Amino acid sequence: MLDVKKQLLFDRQAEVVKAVGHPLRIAIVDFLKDGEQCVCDIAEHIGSERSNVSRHLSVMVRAGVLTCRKEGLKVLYKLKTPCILEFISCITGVLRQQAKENERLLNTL
Amino acid sequence: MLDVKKQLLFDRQAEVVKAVGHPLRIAIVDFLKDGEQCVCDIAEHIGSERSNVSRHLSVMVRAGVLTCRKEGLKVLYKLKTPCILEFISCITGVLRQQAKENERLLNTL
DNA sequence: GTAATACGTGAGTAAATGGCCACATAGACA
DNA sequence: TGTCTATGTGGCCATTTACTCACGTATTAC
Repeated sequence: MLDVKKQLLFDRQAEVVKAVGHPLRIAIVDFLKDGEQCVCDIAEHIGSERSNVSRHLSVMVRAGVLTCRKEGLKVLYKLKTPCILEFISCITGVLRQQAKENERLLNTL
Repeated sequence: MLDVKKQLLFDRQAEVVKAVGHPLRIAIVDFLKDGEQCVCDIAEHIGSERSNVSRHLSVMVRAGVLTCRKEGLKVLYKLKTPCILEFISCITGVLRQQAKENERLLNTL
């Protein structure tokens, strides 16, 4: 059985993972890879309501994936650690492998 | 605005991420890092219902995170790609950074 | 002071998720 | 044959999540 310490760790890890596990949030992370952006520009780029984007952003800030700073009227968000980008490319690796398998499967038909 | 191709990619990526974004599922991935295991042993190690574990496993298989094979009565699950382990250590990096910040914050009190 | 802009948040709702129970299936074995 | 074990799945319910709308706040400009 899992000990309590490990369970807490898994809980915290899951929080971070969940914070990235949404199409819009991945799109945001992808958009932020080149530098910080304000909410309005993110919302426009993503093509979603500002209020909605704001919520997604606060989820990721709470999880420690993003940070933000105020500058005049705007609030600028950026990736807290480049690690998240590796994270995403890990996922792309999984998808690539799936694609390869599907291709192999098709070739046997 | 995002083009359709990118949106589809983000959708698929989010599916994979979501498949790992749960404390029990991270615990399962962690348990499987040393090799394949059957459902009953996973359930016992995790401390959860077999039916529940079975569902979590199928989610991860569908997402391409795990594979399984039958052997007699048992079904053995294993990690499909070691990439997922890097993925988890990325997350641990995020948590480590958070911990560091909290410590720094405490020191200013 | 007012107006305009950027942002966050409460309320309400619809959908997804997770967990538990009961049952069905499949293989091993006597 | 019947029984036991390991697994998967349908049904149901409680909780969480995501989205939209409306409103409140904060900062800038006039």
